[in-house]
Amino acid sequence: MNTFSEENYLKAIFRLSQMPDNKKISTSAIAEALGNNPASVVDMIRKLTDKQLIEYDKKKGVKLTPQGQKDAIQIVRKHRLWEVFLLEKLEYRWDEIHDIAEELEHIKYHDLADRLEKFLGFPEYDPHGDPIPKANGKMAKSFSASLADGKVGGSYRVAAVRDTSSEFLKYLHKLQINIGTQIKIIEQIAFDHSLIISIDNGEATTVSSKFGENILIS
Amino acid sequence: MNTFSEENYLKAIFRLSQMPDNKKISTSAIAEALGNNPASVVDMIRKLTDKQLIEYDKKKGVKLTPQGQKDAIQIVRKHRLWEVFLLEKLEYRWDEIHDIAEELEHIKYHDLADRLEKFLGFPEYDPHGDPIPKANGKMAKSFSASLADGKVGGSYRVAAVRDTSSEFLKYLHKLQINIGTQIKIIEQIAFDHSLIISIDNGEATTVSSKFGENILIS
DNA sequence: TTATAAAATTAGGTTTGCCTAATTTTATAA
DNA sequence: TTATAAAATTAGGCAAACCTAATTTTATAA
Repeated sequence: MNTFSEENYLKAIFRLSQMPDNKKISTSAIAEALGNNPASVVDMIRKLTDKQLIEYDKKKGVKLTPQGQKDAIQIVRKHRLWEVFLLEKLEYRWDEIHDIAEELEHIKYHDLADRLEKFLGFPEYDPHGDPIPKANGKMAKSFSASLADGKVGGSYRVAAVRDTSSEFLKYLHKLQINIGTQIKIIEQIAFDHSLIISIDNGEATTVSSKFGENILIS
Repeated sequence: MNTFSEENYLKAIFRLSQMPDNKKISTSAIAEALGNNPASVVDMIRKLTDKQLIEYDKKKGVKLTPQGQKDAIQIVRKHRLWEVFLLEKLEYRWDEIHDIAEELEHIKYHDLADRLEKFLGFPEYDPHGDPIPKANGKMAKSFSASLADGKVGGSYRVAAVRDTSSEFLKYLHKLQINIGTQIKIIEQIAFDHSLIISIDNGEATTVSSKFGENILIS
């Protein structure tokens, strides 16, 4: 059984491994993701290596072993299921659920995820558009194309968000963007790749390139 | 904000303070309740005293301060609400819910207990018959009379259980005793205070005095 | 190639929450 | 009252998971 902290590391490593850019997962990348000091990450890399949950190679960085991957996916599964619960049953807002789920995901009990999944009606995606892993670890592919990859003139459906911070979600709320919202790219500014978009055929709005990179489309 | 461990101490002290026997809450009683070493309890008594959550007097033992009481009740509230959730929504068995709720009770987020309470339809009692504290900290009185206090020939309704261990609950399950079950005391054995009872007018069964002390009646 | 910057690691330290063993205090019974 | 048992406390230690500061390794750019 893994500790709370080990689980957070596994989850962070898993998240980084799912990134489309496929960069090497370095000590500093993990430190950054968790808001910890790189020296602490070195400690934990040693620990998780001893537990055979990850493999570490100075050149290639960190990689989850099959068991590490399995453990990580179970945490992600619980996280996403709890998010559905919090939004649908307890009626929390989009921007509130992530932090609560960060705590709930660590609750360990035989069957808990399975029963929760059943109670929620076997949802496929969480409220941020991320696929929910099944009990056997299988999950639908994550959306990977971002609005920043879209073409000028193209119209896209918001399928998921990459950033789940409450700052970003509050901003989306302000712009009235949700999963399923249709966004048309009117223009891209050459200077800084800002996007001029129309939300659900509304009037033109300008958003940054960083914004565009965090909206995933289908 | 209190740590996981501090919360467990507060809860244990609260539970001991609710005991009908009104014994002094000693270092060793707390150690026993938590399965910790008395030396560890001494450490924590110091810490909680510094935080002004308890008062400690060698002679009188430990007592919760108003703030400590408030904090403890909020944990108990969450524990009992989650137990209702686990039983009613996730369909866990009576004897399984306590352990899961021990973890869930520590989840902290603004409003969480209130939303859960609303979602569950404002239950008054948890599945073990213990009253669920309201948001303001008020709660119905716990049942305190036990079957062991009953009279021979008397018939009583099971209102709550004192012991919530899975061993006890599994035993109750085997005897088909639930909240609401009617129990008649047929005879009390003078030697060791064992009870001969009839469950829902079924055939006579013998139970120990310890058993009788853990069934609360109304 | 070499200077510099960035990343990784080591060394040593802190806090939390436990522990054991030894000692002191308090209660109980002969 | 005094011996003994029980309870409480102190002293010292340990593991987990962090940290800072210093150092070493690796990458990057002039």
